[in-house]
Amino acid sequence: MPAVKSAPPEPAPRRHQTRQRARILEWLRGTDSHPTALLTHEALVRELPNLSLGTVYRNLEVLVSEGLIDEVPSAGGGVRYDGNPKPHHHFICEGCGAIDDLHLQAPAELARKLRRARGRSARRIRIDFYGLCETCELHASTAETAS
Amino acid sequence: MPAVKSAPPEPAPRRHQTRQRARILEWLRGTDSHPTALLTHEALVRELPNLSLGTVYRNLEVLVSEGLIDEVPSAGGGVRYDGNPKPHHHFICEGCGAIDDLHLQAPAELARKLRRARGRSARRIRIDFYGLCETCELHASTAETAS
DNA sequence: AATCAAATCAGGAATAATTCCTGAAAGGGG
DNA sequence: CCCCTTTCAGGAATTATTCCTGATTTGATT
Repeated sequence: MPAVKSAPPEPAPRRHQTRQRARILEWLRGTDSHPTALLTHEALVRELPNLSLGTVYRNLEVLVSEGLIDEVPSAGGGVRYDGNPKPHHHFICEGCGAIDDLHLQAPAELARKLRRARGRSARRIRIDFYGLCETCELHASTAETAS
Repeated sequence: MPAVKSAPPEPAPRRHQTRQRARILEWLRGTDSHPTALLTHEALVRELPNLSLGTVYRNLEVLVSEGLIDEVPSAGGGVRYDGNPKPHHHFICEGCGAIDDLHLQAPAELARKLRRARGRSARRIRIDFYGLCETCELHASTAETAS
């Protein structure tokens, strides 16, 4: 039997690995949209026919608390989820609401400015760029000339 | 875009000035919290006893579309409102959820980075700093030493 | 493999947040 | 003042999210 296993260095709360949770995480990682809980459920209910919406909500919450996914507050108030927990930023189209990942780094200048203004340091900086995506910009200009 | 400004494209849709809308705007400007629609209603229903929640929602929406106030997507999904429509940024406490205004300017570098990464320009940049406010930082450290 | 306790599940009811609808009342121009 | 439009209150309807319950699954242990 196992020899001396003095101290399990894992204070991580023992969680069961379940099919539902695993698939939710996997699917989130495989999409680059930023779905709501409802969209996540709709996408998975086909292969897990009795996946319940409550289960989706509960597991998204668990995954967020484990730092495996990210919660992104979105315009209009709904919560969306992001399968990529590494810090990154977003371009949000004001026309169609699409959210695009932007893998750029926040300038160190920002942290300095915060410290100067408030004497606080930030554990995380989130930058949202608002504008029109290519498609919506085209629509807007054609609508303009049409009026 | 035509150079001749033949017709005023947006004659600023004539809006009635109503007591309810005026008070909602005035109250929002006078507070530095970032209240939800519900909180706004609760604060004003005392002096306007038959102000309805629906009216608050409708007027907040109107004020946002007029650019007089700002909609702030907040963690947890609720929409909050900000009486200061001038671009500014926020420090959000991860402990208590408080939202503090930060009147600092986004570095021009950010717009350049966006253009380089996506070829898009942003009509607006929103920066959220996440961390612990002074109070919550104290609580956290005392809790830590107590364990 | 059989057993057991804890975690998780599905499903639905309950709650919260927001929008929509209706008829009544108030603003504003003439 | 009169007419037309906008806004109003109130409540019903819709949507988003959380909570509850008893059944099922998981991982560990025999």
